[in-house]
Amino acid sequence: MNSKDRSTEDSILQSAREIFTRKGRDGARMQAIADHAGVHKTLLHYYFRSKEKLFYRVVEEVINDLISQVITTSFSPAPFKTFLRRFINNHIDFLEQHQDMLGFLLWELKKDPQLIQQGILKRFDPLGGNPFELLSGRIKAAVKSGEIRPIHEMDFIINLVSLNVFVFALIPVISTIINPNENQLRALVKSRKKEVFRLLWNDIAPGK
Amino acid sequence: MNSKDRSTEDSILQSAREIFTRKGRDGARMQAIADHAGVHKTLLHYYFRSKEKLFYRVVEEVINDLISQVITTSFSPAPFKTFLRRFINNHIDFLEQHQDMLGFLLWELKKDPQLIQQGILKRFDPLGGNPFELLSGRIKAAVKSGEIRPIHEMDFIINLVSLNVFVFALIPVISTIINPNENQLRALVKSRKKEVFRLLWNDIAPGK
DNA sequence: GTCTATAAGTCGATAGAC
DNA sequence: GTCTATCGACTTATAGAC
Repeated sequence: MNSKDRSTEDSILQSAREIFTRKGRDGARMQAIADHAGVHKTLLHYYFRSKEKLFYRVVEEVINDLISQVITTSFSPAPFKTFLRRFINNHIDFLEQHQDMLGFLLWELKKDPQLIQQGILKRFDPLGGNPFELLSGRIKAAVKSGEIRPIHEMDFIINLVSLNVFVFALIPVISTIINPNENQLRALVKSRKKEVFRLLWNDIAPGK
Repeated sequence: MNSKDRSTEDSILQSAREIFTRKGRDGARMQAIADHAGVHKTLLHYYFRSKEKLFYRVVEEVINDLISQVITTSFSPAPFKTFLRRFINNHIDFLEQHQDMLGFLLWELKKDPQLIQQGILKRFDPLGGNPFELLSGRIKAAVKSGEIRPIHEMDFIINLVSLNVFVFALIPVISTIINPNENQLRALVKSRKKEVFRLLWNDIAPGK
């Protein structure tokens, strides 16, 4: 396998990722992926055999990227307050740069929940647990050390993820209602970082 | 148009709604809708002319239901604290009973933001403004009367909607990670009502 | 590895009988 | 109004030449 192969295969995969996340599993066309990659449609089958297998590869990559993002942030040894601020900033930045990923993944996982096993389960062990357990452990430790008040980890994690993520799902709706320009949208996303941190930290700060 | 027509047309529309919200615009099949309604596929074209027109009708209905829900709750003349608790309870109940609607709508609106005009804009005027403006007005009034501390309405509304809604988008993910049974899921949803209200009210209660 | 040509199947849509 | 039959377009996938 020479460098030409690798780059062709890679550009197909990258194009597949873009088309699939934009159009969805059913709306994506092999022809559109081939056109986007600038290669002949037959090469998609040559490298990935079928649309189904190519789709699974894309899902695997997308989930893996999301998890890596969570993991990387979660391992930070900083105080919980710093960790929380960093976690929120990183996630919102990441989602802003990959706006299509989120809606795509939520939709495809709702249609076929089994799909999550495509990319997620095989990656838990080398990382020392699933992302939920890692975050949960981080929170428990912060409670024990008195950095935050005692809380239910599950509630807190759902609050955190909801507040971080959902604004991106709302953007199409918000855009139609208040019709913001590019700068206003960026400002909105930026202000969300402060607001989410403020709300959550106020809730869990010790000695309240 | 006799009663038979109406019931056939209605049962097609209801089936279309179920199939479209479950499979999406691209994944839905006219044959599947016909089978679900127990009628011949040709009748779908007889009553709705094309898949596109049927899809638009479904989107219109779904958006209309969501807005009615928001409007109905928003017009409650109760104190803001009561209003907020009721709003959260109603919305979470509504979403629990229509789990497919949310993911479907977010996905289709992301693919085609123009779509929102299909069901939403024509319904603003008779209701005295769009849902955002109605909610916003309710919040401003509560600030003015001293029921809550001064807040940015936009931040609060995004927090509220995010916390209410996103747990339903997360359920497929949560289910794969912690594998809950039916009762645990219902308990999770129920506990969200209390948690969301607690978090938000603590944040906006006056005199803090 | 990459292209041409085409198979095989699916799906939306309509004409026409009743 | 409802059904039978069928058309035509589209899409995935593969066989085979180079």
